[in-house]
Amino acid sequence: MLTLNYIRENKDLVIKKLNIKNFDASELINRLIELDNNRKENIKEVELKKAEMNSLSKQIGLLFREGKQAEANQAKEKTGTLKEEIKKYDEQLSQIETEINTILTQIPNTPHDSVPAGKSEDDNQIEFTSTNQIDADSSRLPHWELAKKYDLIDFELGVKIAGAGFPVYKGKGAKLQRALINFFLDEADNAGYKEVQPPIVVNEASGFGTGQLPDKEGQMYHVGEDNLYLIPTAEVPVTNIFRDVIVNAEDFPIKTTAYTPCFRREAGSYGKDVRGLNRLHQFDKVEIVTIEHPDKSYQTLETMVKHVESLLIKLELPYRKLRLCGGDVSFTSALTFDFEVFSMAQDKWLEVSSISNFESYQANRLKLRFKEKGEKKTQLAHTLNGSALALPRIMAALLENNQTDDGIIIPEAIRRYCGFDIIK
RNA sequence: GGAGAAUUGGCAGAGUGGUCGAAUGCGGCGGUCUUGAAAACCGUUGUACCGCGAGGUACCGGGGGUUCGAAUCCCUCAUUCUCCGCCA
Repeated sequence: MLTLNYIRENKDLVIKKLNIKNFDASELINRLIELDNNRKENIKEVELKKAEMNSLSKQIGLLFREGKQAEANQAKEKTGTLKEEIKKYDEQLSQIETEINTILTQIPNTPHDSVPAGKSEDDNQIEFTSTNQIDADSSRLPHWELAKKYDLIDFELGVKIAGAGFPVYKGKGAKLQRALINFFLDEADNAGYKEVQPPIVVNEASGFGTGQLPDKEGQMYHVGEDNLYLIPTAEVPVTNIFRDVIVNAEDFPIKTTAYTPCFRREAGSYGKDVRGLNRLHQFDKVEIVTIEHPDKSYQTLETMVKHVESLLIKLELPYRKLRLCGGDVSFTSALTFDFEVFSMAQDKWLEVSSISNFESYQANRLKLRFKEKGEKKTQLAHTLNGSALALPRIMAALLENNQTDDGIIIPEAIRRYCGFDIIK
């Protein structure tokens, strides 16, 4: 979330910026400032009374030790009303603070200046389209037919075991998955990201830290018995490694990568673009996360984008890069680039990566701070993450685009990972 | 799952009702000494909030309670360790 101080000091700017996200914050912010004024007043009052109480208690202690029972008991009587007043103020204060926090979590991150206005994904800016794009070709089979033809993925079997959106990968299909995961992890490792294997369930505090809770509660699978959530992305456990941490500025950038399965309920998205691998409840993804100094985060976003782009180039897939518009950039993000690959059989662009700079929005929730060398004061760090990459749609595009009369050709870059160069 | 013990500052560890935001040691930072380094010695060393400032308030695993006063007593939850059970 944004910090209260930042909102106070930049009220008009925040409102103006949030307009780009089609969010009208003026009412919330006015209420927020009013509440904050109350809060400060309240604090002044209670703390004064608490100071009084503390010194009174100290005196009572002294009197007792000196054996002046009568005086001590007299002083005790004074504390009664003071105590009640403190209790009253404390209750008010916690009420005010609860409301402040509720409002703060309802205000999205402000978009970066370069985010174009727009209502939906149709208004995203196409920044780059690779030259190897091949036109739609209706003679090609979509991946769900190829999956059946070569026995690579069994969607019905997944329905039997778990339900729709939980496919079973088989034979070379499974091997291809494993190859892609290893390829992506090795590439991330080579780019300096430290590999971790985090839990794939998280507690409430973690869900809140990265912004999935409270707003996206319905999108996550919830294990009620133990109050845990299945992760929708490795971003959640990986970024939460740094919750309540104060790092040294010299340690930036802190680069982490992880492969995890991801679980999404995708409530409400049935019926549209859900065929085959296009939208699943469980899928695999390699994620990259960077914790960075505020002065360098946009530079770092650029290098993360370049990293993802290099993967698509190595996989020889036609792709394009989009700068998300205000209507499509997520609640917590300041600037997001998407990568899409072209599916020739489906004649459609498929989103395979999303790379975002959250600036200090997540860091504030996480209490992720850093200290400049020699400085005493802490500041909020910036967090960034990106998919590098999500597997299913990559798989779909590889199968569809590389089909030939002889079989499906495996791109050079991953042959050594899967041990075969064609699927027949 | 059962029984017992524990949870204190970056780490180790003292503190069982007042003078405790907390001894001491280690580590970190600054300095003296040294050609330089080490050693030794001296100083310093948590976070957040309120306040122009002086200063004040809160935090000893989380939450609640008792008390004029809680790191210290009580309740509750969580976590860790030991033993037993189960087990990849």
